[in-house]
Amino acid sequence: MQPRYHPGEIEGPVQAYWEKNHSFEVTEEPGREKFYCLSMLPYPSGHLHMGHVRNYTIGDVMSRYQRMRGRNVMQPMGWDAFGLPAENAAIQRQVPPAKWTYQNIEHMRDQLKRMGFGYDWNREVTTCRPEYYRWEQWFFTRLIEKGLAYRRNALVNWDPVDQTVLANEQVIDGKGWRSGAVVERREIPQWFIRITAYADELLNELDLLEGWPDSVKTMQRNWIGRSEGLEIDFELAGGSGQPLRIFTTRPDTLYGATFMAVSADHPLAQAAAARDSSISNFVASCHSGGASEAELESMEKQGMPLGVDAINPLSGEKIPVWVANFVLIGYGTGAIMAVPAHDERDHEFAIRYGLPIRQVIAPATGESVDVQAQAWVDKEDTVTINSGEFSGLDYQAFFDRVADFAEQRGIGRRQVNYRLRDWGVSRQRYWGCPVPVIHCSACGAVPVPDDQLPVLLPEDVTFMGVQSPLKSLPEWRSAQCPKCGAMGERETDTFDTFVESSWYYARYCTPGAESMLDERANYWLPVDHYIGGIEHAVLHLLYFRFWHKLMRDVGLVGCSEPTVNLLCQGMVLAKAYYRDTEEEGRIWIRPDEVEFQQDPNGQEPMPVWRADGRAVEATGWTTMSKSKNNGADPQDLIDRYGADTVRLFAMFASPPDQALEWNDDAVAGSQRFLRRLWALVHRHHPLPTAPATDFSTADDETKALRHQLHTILQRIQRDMERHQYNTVVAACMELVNALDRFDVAESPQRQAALREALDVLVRVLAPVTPHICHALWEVLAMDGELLDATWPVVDPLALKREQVQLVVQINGKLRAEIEVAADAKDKEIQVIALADPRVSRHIGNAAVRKFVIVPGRLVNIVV
RNA sequence: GCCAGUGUGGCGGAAUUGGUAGACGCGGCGGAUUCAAAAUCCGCUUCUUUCACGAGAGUGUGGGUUCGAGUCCCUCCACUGGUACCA
Repeated sequence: MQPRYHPGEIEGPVQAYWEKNHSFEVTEEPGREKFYCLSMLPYPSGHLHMGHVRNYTIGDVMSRYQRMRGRNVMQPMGWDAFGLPAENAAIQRQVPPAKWTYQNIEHMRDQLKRMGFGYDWNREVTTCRPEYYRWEQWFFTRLIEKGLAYRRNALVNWDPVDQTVLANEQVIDGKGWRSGAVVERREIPQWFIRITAYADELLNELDLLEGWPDSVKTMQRNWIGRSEGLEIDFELAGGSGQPLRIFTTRPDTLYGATFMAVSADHPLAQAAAARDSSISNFVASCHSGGASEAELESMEKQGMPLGVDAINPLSGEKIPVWVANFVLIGYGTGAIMAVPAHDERDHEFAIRYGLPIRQVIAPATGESVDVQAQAWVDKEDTVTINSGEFSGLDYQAFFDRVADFAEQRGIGRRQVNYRLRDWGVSRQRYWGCPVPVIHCSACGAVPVPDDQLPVLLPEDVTFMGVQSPLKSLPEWRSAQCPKCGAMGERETDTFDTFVESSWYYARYCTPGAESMLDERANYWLPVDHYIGGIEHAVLHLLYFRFWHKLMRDVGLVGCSEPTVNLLCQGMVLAKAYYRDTEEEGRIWIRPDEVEFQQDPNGQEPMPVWRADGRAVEATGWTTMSKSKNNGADPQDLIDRYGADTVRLFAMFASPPDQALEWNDDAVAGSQRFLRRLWALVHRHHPLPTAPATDFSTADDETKALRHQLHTILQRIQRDMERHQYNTVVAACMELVNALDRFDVAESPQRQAALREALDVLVRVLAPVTPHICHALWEVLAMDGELLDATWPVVDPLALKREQVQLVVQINGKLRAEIEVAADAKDKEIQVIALADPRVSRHIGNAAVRKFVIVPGRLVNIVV
């Protein structure tokens, strides 16, 4: 054995050993308990980043641990290979998206192997390969047949200069990122999948997901946003035209409606715009800017009266109809009733335009509230006022009376609404899975028949500009209508990449299947543990649950939910530095090119660019990204320290579910620990393997060491189960510290205890740092394969103590420590505590009022 | 704007889930080893006060519950993620 730790000489051979022995290739073993450990598949951006390293180390630690616990562990990996960055790379570097993507995959696969992750590569999925996406196309045509996929108009960001649809990310301050032109909100035809048909199931089954974090379940509940309300018609004054239909969750505020507001795209607004140029200017202005919710919700609320009145169906009062920029045609009915007294947004609008604010709800307690100053939005313990014959009711009573009233008269009905909208899956982009549809002038949108699938995406294309190349391939676009045989047009939209990532986990179970899935899926599914970033809490994880239910309803899978347990890791953050320049706009400077100058006035240290010594701006902690030039490259660290050090540090730096603020300096400390571990084993490895030693006659120091070993093991066991790997590593460090100080002398019992401790240490560290542990396992001449070694068990005898330390508090303040027999009675503890001089000094003459004893922990004396 | 989360020494974090705040590591300081350096090893390291023993304060802010609060409740502040076309 080498006296020093050389990761570079260990890790390659250990990885070669795993490869040669097919160590991570698994198959179904019906009699054996399986464990399917899934990490979110990466987008192949070109290089592994710290977020990947963290995510995949967590998964690998979990997988290796479960294997040591005897389970048949499957851990697959693949590539979320379609998406926008490949198109950007194509435009910038004149390289086809396919070529760029496949190169990136090759490089990143090598990086993953270099990290020593135990993946079964026979199951690899690459979503841009036809053998994968053809089944997605097949499945989509089933959804069309079932009426679960359909086409309608929807809002997009339109760049009027580049003549293209922009992603929300590409809209910066309401302008296109390339052209700089003011973006327009435009409606175009798009494909949708009817997720709202599953809204109740998606909502209710959250309650069954005990292995999911509460935060994620809450976010999904709020996202689905089920609300019970009332749809009701407001007639227009003058009796002309359709009544205005609105949806409200607060019918109890109906008497407080002082105006109506409609979307700029509402027929009423369109009609008014046609006869009034100032209204048409306003309507036009409502179409500028991005379509994202954050943008729509945070913009200044503006509106104009349309010169039309509506009639309140309860009070008969005439109230004006306005057009407002915050009402959207795609949500609900595109019209609202506004109750400024009891809705914050309406209140803000009423104040701005001097519209009346009328209180119709009051606290049931009789307290008064000032609705002129601020909207009062409470729904519980309220009573209606100023509401004619409906006054004096609480929320539910009012709701029921008004709903009955409206239903009897046929002017409205009870209605359940969801915030959740149907899933728009169309993208006007090239690098995605083609939507398998042919448009025929006679038959409409016709699904491509199974025997003509897959609709192949041409991979050898050149990007002329920002437009999808599919639009400029006439021979690809023209196709025969499967129904009538006439010439039609292929759909040029491709799928949202969330479609691919909604079912990849199932395909991992059935490599090579000549159908979408086969019966093997039901051995592995559901996933036992899914690990990925918290940023996917709603969208991906909701589509993932939804698609699983769609597959269940086609009979492809047996269970209802795709994963039993979910671990959402926090983001990996770094500081970023930039400078705004005249010529190039904002330039981002790599953190390692920034140094800090002490300000002579004793202010905060100032960041400066080493290249020119001039000041730069610093952001706070932010996600690592290519665009901000602040990603710590794991490759540098792997080259310098080896995979085990990087894995160890990634686990040690913070608990998996918390954000990790990256700091390169601390990595060296993890390497130091592995060097100490190596040196420790080197010092002791000639020790004989001691078979079952009786420690009952051991000396005190040996007993103390074993007590420490087994309490540490107990903590490690607990923390492994709750996935708190940072404290697992800390506990291992504590153990190494203790073993370093322990003198084995010539005592066989001491040697046996140390041997026992080394054995435990190598086993518990194996999931985190598998390479060094593989090597140490051989050095210690242990039996069998470390990968399948059993997880160590706590010896309850070693945990037994005769004496325990208790802390003594007086009025909650720590004053002394006492030692008592482990089984001491409360009375005895009282006597010992009061006898302590530090205790009596603090009590003085005061009378003891109360004695609180927490067994094995503390005594609190209240005086 | 809305939803969710986080806030503890110079830094990353720990705290048996209401019971000794600061485990473990980084950095720093002091020492050993060395011709010297690297590496390694030992000690100290929340703040204030004290020669010392000790005493006091302290977990973003302000309040509350409790014998006892980093942990539970309310208020406010700051930061992070998501916000439906980034993935």
